[in-house]
Amino acid sequence: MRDTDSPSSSLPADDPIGLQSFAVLLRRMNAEFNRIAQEFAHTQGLHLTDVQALIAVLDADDAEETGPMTPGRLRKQMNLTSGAMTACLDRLEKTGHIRRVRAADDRRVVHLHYAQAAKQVARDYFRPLAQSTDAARARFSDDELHVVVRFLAEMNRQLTLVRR
Amino acid sequence: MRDTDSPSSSLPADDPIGLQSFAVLLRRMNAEFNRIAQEFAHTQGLHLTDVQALIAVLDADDAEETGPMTPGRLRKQMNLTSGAMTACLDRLEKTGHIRRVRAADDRRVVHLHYAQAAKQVARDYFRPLAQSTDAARARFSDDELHVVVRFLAEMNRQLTLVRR
DNA sequence: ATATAATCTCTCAATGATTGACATTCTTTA
DNA sequence: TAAAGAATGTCAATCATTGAGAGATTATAT
Repeated sequence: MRDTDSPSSSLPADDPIGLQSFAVLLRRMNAEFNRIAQEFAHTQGLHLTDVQALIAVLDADDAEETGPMTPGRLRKQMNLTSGAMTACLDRLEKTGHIRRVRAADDRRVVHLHYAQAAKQVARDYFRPLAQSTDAARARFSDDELHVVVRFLAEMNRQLTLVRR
Repeated sequence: MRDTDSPSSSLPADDPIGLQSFAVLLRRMNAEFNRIAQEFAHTQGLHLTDVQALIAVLDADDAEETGPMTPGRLRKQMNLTSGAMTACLDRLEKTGHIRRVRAADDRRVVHLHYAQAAKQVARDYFRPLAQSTDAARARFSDDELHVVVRFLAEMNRQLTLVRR
């Protein structure tokens, strides 16, 4: 039935912790997140791009270090051209998810803020994720959860170093 | 400077483990993964969709339980229409990443296999991720890593339940 | 057997997001 | 004050995606 491909025996013999497991588990989780984001975008009549941009605006608004998001910063962060960025922000603004505010100190730049509508939107979007997270959390002790948080933080630190 | 939005103080006072941390950390990791995938797709002259499809084909080819991927299954998994799926597979086949093989037992279905070129492609794609994972792993004991694996597996289990 | 329904993949015109070069507005530097 | 630089926006062309349907194959019922 299955034509014999080169037998890519994916699991080496000595793999107590699951060397492969990490990549597989992380990739699968990533795919699930993307699926949920995709579905949410669809129900809201938005695109995945729009939702990702919206989240970035939200996160930047929360993180005081960076200041509010700007089209230029978002453009670089999302690897979009200026035309696409403008169109994306137009959609988000037209649907009332974000506001564009000219900066007072440098009138070239535009500050992006999430509107009230976006708050509910984000809540809805993250509800299933939050529920899943809670359900998963419930099965671990505090000490174990501390380990997981440490690991996630460390992963993120490492991943941001992979900017070529 | 920052016009005072409703002060969404994101961190409740009592948050020993980081109730928020989980969502933030997971979202950020997701964004990093997507960025790497996006960049890789760009260097290969592919689209993010194509890369995601390629990975799905690869994973299915490894996981003997399900059998090789088919356009229909991939279509559902990726929430694409048939037209988009065909176009995506056309691109992947034309660039030599996958092969389409008519199934012998049911000649309506097509089996998708990754070509040799895709192997190298996948290796390149996952190299930085693997390196990051290894670097992160190195800072944890075996017991701790077991906890993380358990958590990731549990998260995936919970997330797949969020199929509405 | 034979027709009918169901399944799987693909085609194609229409839609619409993205690209890439350029324009516009504003700031900084010489 | 002029010129260079920076941030955002405009617009025609490009190309992925949609959505309805066709074609080919298998399953079901009469």
